[in-house]
Amino acid sequence: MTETHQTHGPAALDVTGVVDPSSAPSATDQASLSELRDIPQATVTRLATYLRVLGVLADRDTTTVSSEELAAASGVGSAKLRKDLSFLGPNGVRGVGYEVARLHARIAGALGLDRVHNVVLVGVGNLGQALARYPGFARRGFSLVGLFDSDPERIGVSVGDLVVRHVDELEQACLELEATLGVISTPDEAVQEVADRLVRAGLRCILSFSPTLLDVPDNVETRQVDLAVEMQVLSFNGARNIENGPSSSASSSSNSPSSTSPRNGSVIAP
Amino acid sequence: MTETHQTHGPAALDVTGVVDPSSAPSATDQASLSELRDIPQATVTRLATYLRVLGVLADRDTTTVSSEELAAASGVGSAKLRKDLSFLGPNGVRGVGYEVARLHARIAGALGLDRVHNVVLVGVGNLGQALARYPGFARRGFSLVGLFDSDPERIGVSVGDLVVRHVDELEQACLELEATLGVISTPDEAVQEVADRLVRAGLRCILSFSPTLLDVPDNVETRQVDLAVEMQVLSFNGARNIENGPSSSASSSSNSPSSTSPRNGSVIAP
DNA sequence: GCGACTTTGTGCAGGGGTTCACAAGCAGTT
DNA sequence: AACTGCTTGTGAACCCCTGCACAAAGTCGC
Repeated sequence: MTETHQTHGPAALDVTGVVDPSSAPSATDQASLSELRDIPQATVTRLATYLRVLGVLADRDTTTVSSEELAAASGVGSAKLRKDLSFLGPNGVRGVGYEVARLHARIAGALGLDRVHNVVLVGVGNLGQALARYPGFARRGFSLVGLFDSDPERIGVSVGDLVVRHVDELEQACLELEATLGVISTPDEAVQEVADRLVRAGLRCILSFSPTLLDVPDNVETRQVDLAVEMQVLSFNGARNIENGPSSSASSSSNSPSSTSPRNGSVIAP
Repeated sequence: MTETHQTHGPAALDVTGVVDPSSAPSATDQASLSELRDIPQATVTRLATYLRVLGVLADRDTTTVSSEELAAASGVGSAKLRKDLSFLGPNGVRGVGYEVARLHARIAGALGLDRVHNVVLVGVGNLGQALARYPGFARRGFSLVGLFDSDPERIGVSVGDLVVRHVDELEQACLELEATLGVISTPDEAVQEVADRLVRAGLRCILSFSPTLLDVPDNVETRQVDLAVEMQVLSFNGARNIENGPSSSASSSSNSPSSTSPRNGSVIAP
């Protein structure tokens, strides 16, 4: 159902015609710019999770969802979810729940995902190729626009629908492609140099898969994924669980086979 | 007190004679079993980072390191590092610093990494192959012992020095291979079924690269890496940094708060 | 129109984690 | 031997986050 009330939606339906046409900051955009500083870090991470779950719900034409359901599908407590959402202002209707499409748009706007981000990837080895073919990027607001490597054997090779270019073209290409986010999946030795190039090209967000620490200016945000660290923490927590004994642990399992299924039996079950 | 021998290997090649071969509860192992419940979650994650940095330092024959140096190389504050280490008991010498080899062994013991963990990987697609060839696993205490997939075209293919087996053999093979950790890099639809199999095989640690939430018993520890979430959080933090203005950004990245070292101390700079 | 039910949004208490600042302790020097 | 300089380990305040419990606000049935 696409019935549009006179809600303060985007500038799509202009009846007055007097509205400034070009920039026209919509309500969501305006709010995101003014509020994003107040959102706690832990909440931001979970908002991204809620966004994914809401996307799945939207694909199933689910129109509304309660905090209890959404929380269970996201693996968190319902109170925490409501508090997280409260940082974005009122989003739901009491007694009913949240409108899936509206909440999805609200979170996406707050996270700056209402516009697509162009991503360049440097280092097209095993991991880089896997990332380049990963379908989740395009589905979640990111568009891969450039692949780069320094190995002559890889230059010119097609991966997905892109052709690998030499890393010397990186700075120039970032400007042309209007890239806003860089992913580094090179060997450890080359990571810092690639990061320097990305910074020189004006990129302010860098995701690295190398465990080495990046040295970048303060206004550049970095994030690294270290697979070995993940496994080490996992292994330790597993040992702790066993030590603790499986007596009472409030794990985050979404299993709720209660008979209360008026509309939807399983909320998220791909 | 285990004195510092000059052996590089983890254990098992000492000539000291009478050592219980099976469990050999050294001081480190004993301590880890009694203390691991008290270590905060955030500290555990950072301990894994310290361990990696210490490994690099050891490769360079660095014998001692101060908390300031190790903290800078790890991207944290020195006070936080000292508090983290304090959960393992006294580890350093006042006025001098930490002995690299000794601290490395201490952390590895506390994290349960003094013995190698056997890992099975399910889903040998693009990402799975990249993981299978990732050299960081073996270097950091994990041994990949089995690859599995359901695609008939992939069965029998060699990846690295392993041969892909059918996922139907998973439960049996996990027991034979004495696997303790499972990695899932299958498409989203198959993740839950694979997780169920791993649980039936007795695995208690599962690392998933799918964004879907796993439903597992309480005594099974799971951890998931969602690349899109990482990028979304990164993008948001970048926008927040810009909004904040580059004047006074107390970012959560590797920015050293003290004004003494504008550059990286080059302790770790490959 | 009104009462009952459902669900959101939030104030508040409690815990966990971070940071500061300093006492405690060791090495080298006088 | 005592002093100086340096570094670890830690007590304590502070801040962020979490979870509970409940009022506010809407819908449904009559």
